[in-house]
Amino acid sequence: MSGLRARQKADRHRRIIEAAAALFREAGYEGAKIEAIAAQAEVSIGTIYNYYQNKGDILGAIVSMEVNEVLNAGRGVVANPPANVGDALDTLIGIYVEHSLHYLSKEMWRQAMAISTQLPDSPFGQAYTGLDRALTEQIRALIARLQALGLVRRDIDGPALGELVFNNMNMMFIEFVKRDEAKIPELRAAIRRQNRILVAAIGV
Amino acid sequence: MSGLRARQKADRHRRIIEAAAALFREAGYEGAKIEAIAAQAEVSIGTIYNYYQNKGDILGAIVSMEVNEVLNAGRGVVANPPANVGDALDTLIGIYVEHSLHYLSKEMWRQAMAISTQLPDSPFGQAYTGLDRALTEQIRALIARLQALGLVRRDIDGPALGELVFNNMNMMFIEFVKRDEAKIPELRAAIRRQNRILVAAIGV
DNA sequence: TTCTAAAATTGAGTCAATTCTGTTTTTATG
DNA sequence: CATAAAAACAGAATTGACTCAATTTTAGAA
Repeated sequence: MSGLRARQKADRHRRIIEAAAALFREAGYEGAKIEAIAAQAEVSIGTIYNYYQNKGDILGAIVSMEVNEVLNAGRGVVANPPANVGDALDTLIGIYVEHSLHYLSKEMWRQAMAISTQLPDSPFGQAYTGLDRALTEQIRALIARLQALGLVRRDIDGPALGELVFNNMNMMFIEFVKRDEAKIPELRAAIRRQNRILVAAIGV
Repeated sequence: MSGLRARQKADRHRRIIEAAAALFREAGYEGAKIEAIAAQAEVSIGTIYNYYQNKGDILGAIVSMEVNEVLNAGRGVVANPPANVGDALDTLIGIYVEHSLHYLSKEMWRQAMAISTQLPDSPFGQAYTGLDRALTEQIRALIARLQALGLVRRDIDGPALGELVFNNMNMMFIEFVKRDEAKIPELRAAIRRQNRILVAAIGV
């Protein structure tokens, strides 16, 4: 009762994702034809659509893995933040940003973001919203931690601040992936400059 | 020498936009087939593609009109802002948000935003980035005005603050259009709550 | 008015995502 | 170990955005 069907299913999922990831990387999202992904994964076109509702969902599965890694890496910072509000935010955001292009190219990010706003109710659209929320929650957790440590004023509206910080960072990241020539250090510097206003306001 | 060719051109542009706007409204963006737009505008498919590079650019032309109206409406607030930082921001943002669904449905906004991140170098992608920048500049202008009026501390980094306010608002707006059931008053209240943190920090 | 080059229009054809329907494989049951 | 129902698979057919070569229209010179 080991479930032959379940095993085959997991295997096919993996093969499809691996084939798609390789082809997205080589040929870009648009350039990676479903037919080619199917061939490389050794399944038929129909099977791909049995596993994923549409091409975007395949990319979605890859993006989710990436963001979950980022969330994991962020936990360390929340547990043990630098003893300075500006550095704490910068460190967490640094992890997000630096990790972001590990597996995903800017083009893949653009596609993923586009799909998530175009089809917010598709499986990936909902997953993406969930990931954004998780990132927001992590920033909120960091702020709560800093408040507990006495580094941020207790009367600050932590949840709203967390959302503000996330929204600004996310928008900056969107603009960043839209411009191929934009560089990570400049992105980080720009976000730091914006956060400086907040840091000055909320520090004890 | 009134330019027959130029007149016909303008007329066809108008007919295409009107047909598209009507069909987008009736059938949604995806539901509005190019063939149907062409038929309603009484031109051929090829002609549409002579005027616009792709379907997204047609939507882009409509979005641009809408945002330009919003920018115009915003000028009054910048010229004559309420004598209170929180109200000033809220009034300007209120204009943006309240106008936003006049001509464009949430679905159209979703498509427009998706296209602008998917194809940042297409005519519409670049135009959309320009519109975002114009909105950012208007918020910056308001902040500069408030600084000149002595309502905002002079030592505040105005440009960075303007970008922060815009980015947060824009991200909130994106989430707003992604959820059909989200309501404008709640959106405005959430943004006000976030801005309250800033207002407290920057007021004289 | 007539003619020619440039500009614009046309719609049949191409391409790739997605759907659909018949077939095969797996599972569970007697 | 048959066997029927359920699940998964395959790939041909459909669909709709976009292209392109042929045709038509316009501008303006002779």
